[in-house]
Amino acid sequence: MRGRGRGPWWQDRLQGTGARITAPRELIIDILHQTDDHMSAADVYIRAHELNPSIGLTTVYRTLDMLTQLGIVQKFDFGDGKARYELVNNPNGKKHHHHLICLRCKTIMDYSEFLDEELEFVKKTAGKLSKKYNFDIQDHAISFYGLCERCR
Amino acid sequence: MRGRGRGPWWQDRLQGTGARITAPRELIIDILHQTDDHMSAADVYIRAHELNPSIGLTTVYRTLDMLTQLGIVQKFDFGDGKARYELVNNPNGKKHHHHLICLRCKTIMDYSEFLDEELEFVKKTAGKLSKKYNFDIQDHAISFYGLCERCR
DNA sequence: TTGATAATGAAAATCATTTTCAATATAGCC
DNA sequence: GGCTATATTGAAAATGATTTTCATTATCAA
Repeated sequence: MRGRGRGPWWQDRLQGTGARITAPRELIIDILHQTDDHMSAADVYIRAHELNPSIGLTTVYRTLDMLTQLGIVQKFDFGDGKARYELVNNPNGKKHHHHLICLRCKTIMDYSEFLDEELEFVKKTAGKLSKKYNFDIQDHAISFYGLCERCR
Repeated sequence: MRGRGRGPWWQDRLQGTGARITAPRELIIDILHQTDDHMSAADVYIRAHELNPSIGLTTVYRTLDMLTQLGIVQKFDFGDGKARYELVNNPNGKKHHHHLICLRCKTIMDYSEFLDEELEFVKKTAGKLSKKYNFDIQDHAISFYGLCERCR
């Protein structure tokens, strides 16, 4: 462990902002840690509620929001009307990846292969865009849409 | 003009599916044609209503949906809770482009430069993904997130 | 012109997300 | 370990986008 070394890696991040370590927050981060899914707030709530029925949906939304602000979680919109959340790249988290989205069954798959080509392309393009539009580029997302194995 | 040559390019596309050409549909397509904005359904409704107050919001949603199904319009989700619509690449429409999204003011900018590098990268990556995941890739989206000129 | 039926608009219903607010829990301090 | 200021919580209500329902209207092939 790093930082103040008092608890899991993310606790230092929270405390650094004056935020408190609470049971709901621990639970929600745990849940995100234990899945590879692209969970909606409702998904997280259902799982959280199984483990601790006193947790409210409001808290789930608030926590996911806070974690997103802190950069611990990334929020995605795949076009089905609900936001999805994933732990961001970090010592214990998932690595950089993008998505394959099935237009028919709406399944979302991660892929993290071929990132070398991507890096090259992104670096080149981001640099040019940044210069041309005076835009401070901090992140990017690449999604491929089509039909998955079962739907094609 | 092409096809049955009776009216604007898109009318053939509609009629091909048995759909009827109606005043609201003409108006909504016109509105999308006349803007470079990334309009939400409400935006389209407001403009449509100015031009023809008898049009209802429901019809706007239904029409945008239908046009999306037909591939005449593309629907985007930039994460601010409302979907946005754009005419797709076509003889009279905009050309292939991607987006720069400001994390602070939520402004969305199009860019269509540097597509040669993109094409190369996308073709290579889509090919590999398609093979590896047995996924029939039909489209892709690339977005860069950061701070725009005014917000940085 | 007409008739079958696709399309429309208003209102109600749904669904995700946010706000409000009184009750509760945390962390720094003694 | 107890105490207190205040961050956090959960329930319920509010909001905002989108969808559904249904009776009325408009399109277009015959």
